[in-house]
Amino acid sequence: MRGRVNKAIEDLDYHPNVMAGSLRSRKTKTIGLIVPDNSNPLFAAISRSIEQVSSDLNYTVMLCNSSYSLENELRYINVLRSKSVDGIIILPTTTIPDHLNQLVENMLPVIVLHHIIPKFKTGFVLVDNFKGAYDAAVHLIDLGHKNIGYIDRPIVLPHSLERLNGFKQALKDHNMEVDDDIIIQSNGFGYKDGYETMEKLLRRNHPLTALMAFNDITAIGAMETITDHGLKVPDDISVVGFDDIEICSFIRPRLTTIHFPKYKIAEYAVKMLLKKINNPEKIKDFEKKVLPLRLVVRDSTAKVKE
Amino acid sequence: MRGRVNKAIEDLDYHPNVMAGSLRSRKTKTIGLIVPDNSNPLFAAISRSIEQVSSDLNYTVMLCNSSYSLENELRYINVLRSKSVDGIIILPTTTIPDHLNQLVENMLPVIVLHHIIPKFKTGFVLVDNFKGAYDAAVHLIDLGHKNIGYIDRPIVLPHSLERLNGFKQALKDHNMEVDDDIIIQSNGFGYKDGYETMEKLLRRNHPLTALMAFNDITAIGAMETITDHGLKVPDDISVVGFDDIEICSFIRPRLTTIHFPKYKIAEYAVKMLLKKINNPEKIKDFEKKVLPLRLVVRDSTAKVKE
DNA sequence: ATGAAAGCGCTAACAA
DNA sequence: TTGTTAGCGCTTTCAT
Repeated sequence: MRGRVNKAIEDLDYHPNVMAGSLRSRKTKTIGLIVPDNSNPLFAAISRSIEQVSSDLNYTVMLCNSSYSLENELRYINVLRSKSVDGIIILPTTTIPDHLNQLVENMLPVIVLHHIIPKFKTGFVLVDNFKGAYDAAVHLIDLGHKNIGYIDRPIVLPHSLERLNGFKQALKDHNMEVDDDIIIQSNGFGYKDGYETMEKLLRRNHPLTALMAFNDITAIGAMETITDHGLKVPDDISVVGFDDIEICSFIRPRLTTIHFPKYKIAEYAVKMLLKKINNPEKIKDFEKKVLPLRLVVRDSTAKVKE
Repeated sequence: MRGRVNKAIEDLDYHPNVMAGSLRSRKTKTIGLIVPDNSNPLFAAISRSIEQVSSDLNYTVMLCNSSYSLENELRYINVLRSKSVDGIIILPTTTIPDHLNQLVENMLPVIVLHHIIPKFKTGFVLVDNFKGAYDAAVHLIDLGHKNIGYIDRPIVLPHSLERLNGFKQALKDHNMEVDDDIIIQSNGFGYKDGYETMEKLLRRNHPLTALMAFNDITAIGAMETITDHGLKVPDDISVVGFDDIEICSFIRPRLTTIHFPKYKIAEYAVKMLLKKINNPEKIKDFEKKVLPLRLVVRDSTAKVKE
């Protein structure tokens, strides 16, 4: 019998209409992914991994770029909901939890990736930003640096604040003063913004011997500024980035940075989401996975000049 | 009346189930996008643009990474078809046209992006690879280079062959000999592969003064090899890439390359696809758009040393 | 213009 | 195990 049906399927080149089934079963085997900007190398790597893991588990991914705008984020959430995705993984642009909590209330599983949203109630997968930045700062301190600049995220959010706090705590733990005047916010998220922000920082004329940035893109931009000012990395100024995007090992000097586990975070996020999708009673359960980070020392950091 | 309905929509927080509508109307307002690897900066930028343009026109994008495998490509095509996407945009991994033509025969619109598939019958959007490479080579020739190496794509496909041919033609047009021994294929698609391939090329001991690569990633990898061999770019060896990925302006020396119009190609692709979606009688029409490329001279190329 | 009815192609629930 | 039936929530079509 089974055999005869299979034969008929073959003969008629029958392809089931998944949508019709989904309408009935209320499962689409599709998840929504909202990132700020897929052309950012970190997010590109994360998107790729999420798609990979999802596909291995028989899910398809709808990709959305919020362009760092809450308005777009809300629009996309509505689109994804109306297209009946089984769940959403989001790297949000604000700390506003309401619309996300509302989705969860409506029994649509949501996992927040990478970001920290204080009042969001269910699934988080993120990295230990504090510890990562702490380790990076200690690395610089161990190299003898006493004047370490810091370029922060344009719009401060908890995850970048954690990084900044890790940096500050490392200084404090080593009896160093935190000089707020060599902490500066970037103008934006591109390489160019890192470049321009570093110019601004250099104009403040601090005796900087090292720099940390909230991500690699900014650090790389800043490194070019340093070079353009006739200074050398790491001889005059050491630089540490954050995230370990692929290019870090292929620029010179190779960038010392904090390795961010892109595939692993994707894996945890998708699996946490699927757990909620497959166990609706767990949709509202609080769950939080924090992945460790690891300092990767390359060539952009060196002992401070005497 | 209209007003009363709208009020009820508000009051009941009514959200239409798009899927149910799609089942009936046979339109999902969703398109499939298949790229080899979304973490490649060129593809990441293209994906981002395609999503942007699609979203502006009220379409959602399902993202798939074929990982340069035909098998995956076929699997994804089936998934997309079973999920009833309205059309597919694909950067294929082979020149096999059959499965794509079959989709078109089954009235599913397909646009082939960036690649050239000789026997594919309907929509193409690509760039003028021949002219781009030709211009790049002429730039080097004008700078006095007579020994120009070339790193080709790992698996040669028509679009990379066009680039190679443009390079060769430029040499011929300037009465220079094409030495096949300084043309080499990369081992893979990453920075690292460019690095390793350049090492292999240098070991051949040609008096290279310039290098072209089939893309920026490879060129950047090769540039690091040159540096690691104690040589300088562009003083000892000039380097030209292809695609103008964002990082090109933020490495030192800034990479001279051929600018690839990522947003524009996405725009043409999505609009060509939508034209077919909205005019089913045009699904099988042949259409081909070739976008011009433009040389961007930066700091990785200089006059040959005397 | 408005209303009624059919049906898209499945899955789930129930019956035999 | 196998067969039957209802209905998911819309759009389309046809009647009013």
